[in-house]
Amino acid sequence: MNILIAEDEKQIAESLKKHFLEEGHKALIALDGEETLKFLFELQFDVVLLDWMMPKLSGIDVCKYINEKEINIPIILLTALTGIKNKVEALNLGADDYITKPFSFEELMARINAVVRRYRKTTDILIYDNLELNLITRKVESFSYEEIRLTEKEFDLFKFLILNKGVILSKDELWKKVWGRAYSPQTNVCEATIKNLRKKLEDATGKKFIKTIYGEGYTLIAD
Amino acid sequence: MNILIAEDEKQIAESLKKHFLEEGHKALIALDGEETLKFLFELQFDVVLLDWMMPKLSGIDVCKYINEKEINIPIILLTALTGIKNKVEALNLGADDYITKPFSFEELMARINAVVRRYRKTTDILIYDNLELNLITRKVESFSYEEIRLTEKEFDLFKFLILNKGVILSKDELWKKVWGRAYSPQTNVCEATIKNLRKKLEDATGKKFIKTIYGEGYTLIAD
DNA sequence: AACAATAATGAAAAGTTTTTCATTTTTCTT
DNA sequence: AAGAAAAATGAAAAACTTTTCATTATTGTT
Repeated sequence: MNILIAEDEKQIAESLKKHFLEEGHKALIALDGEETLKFLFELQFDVVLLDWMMPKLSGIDVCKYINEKEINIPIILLTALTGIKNKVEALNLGADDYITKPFSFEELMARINAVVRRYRKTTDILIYDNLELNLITRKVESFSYEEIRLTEKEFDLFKFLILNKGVILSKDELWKKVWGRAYSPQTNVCEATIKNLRKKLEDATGKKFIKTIYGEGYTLIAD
Repeated sequence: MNILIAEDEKQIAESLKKHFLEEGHKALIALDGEETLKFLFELQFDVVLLDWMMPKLSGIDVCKYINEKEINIPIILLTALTGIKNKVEALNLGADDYITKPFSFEELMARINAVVRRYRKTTDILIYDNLELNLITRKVESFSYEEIRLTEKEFDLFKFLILNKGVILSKDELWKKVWGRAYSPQTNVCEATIKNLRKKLEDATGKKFIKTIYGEGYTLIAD
């Protein structure tokens, strides 16, 4: 996971970063609101941790800005303040979650996971192995950020396979779902598309995901 | 808003329901986990408030079940327990938010709003005039259920126009968003695509939605 | 091991979409 | 009202996707 830490207290920021790195994530520190926006525009993150109090632009300002500009990223507000009035305000401003300082790293990590998982779920991102299918843009990225260019039919096919990973799908079913009409066995398109999809996936990942079950159909190996 | 209150303590449940009704929402009470699932299957809600401790099936069980069965509804867990271990567990189970008893109605309402807003924001249907764009299947239907067949570029263009309806968009911006590369004014594709989109939309609806602002760009009339 | 059925493949054909081009039409300025 | 700039258009060219076809490879059965 790629985490942006927007926090002006260097000590806290560095400590968080260290923890994240230890857990195998990437993390970048922004020391004020303006820097935060700059990074958000230029780079890609899975989540941003926003300190409530920051120089130049406050966390709240950044939060507003992110929502107005439709930057697509889940936000967790870090706040030293307590009391309902501010919690209410935070959620209403469009933050996805907030956490009150001091907090344990364990709780923060759980919230990050929850928020990211929910975000992916509701922003229509399907994850399979280290591939990410964006169901809206219909683009496929590997976690190393290379894009895999799938055609429409390949995308639909892959999506259906992922939604049913581990399940054997007959050509009949694939046909119905991907091509949307009754299957006529005199055609070969399904096999041909499988072939092309296989090639692209293997070229990109080096792995063989799609198994043939002789006489029955195909299945995507469950990861 | 239509709220399902899954809470076995009648007093709390009734009090919440009263508050919701006062604020102009609808609310239904489920007194145990099984009833909750039954209601979720049969009726439509915007959010479910799940008590952690409930007879028959606990809130956690219901939560798991909702996620496994891919029922599409945001969940707020109500919990009397405190301490990190349980918060962590709750979020990891796929709840969208949780709140610790006792809580103020104001905070609960704020959380409901936040959670529901997010869910709707990421919904996959765009409505414009009497047209419905499904961002997943990328099909456009008019409310009279005729499909309008748009090509990829036309769809992307229309979507972007809708997301910015009423706003004048320069060719530069359209180009960047729809074609995803730097604009070179020696091309004409943008105008050509606008033309084709206009034709399809007018054929289907009889209306002219896209206005030209001479020297500036295009705009979709705000409905 | 031989066969029949099923699946995989490369390459070509058919079908669509995207882009370009030349020309016409519209809009703004003077 | 005339001229220049901007936009619209139809049709053709280019690019890409989808499908078919003929052939080869693989699998399961006898």
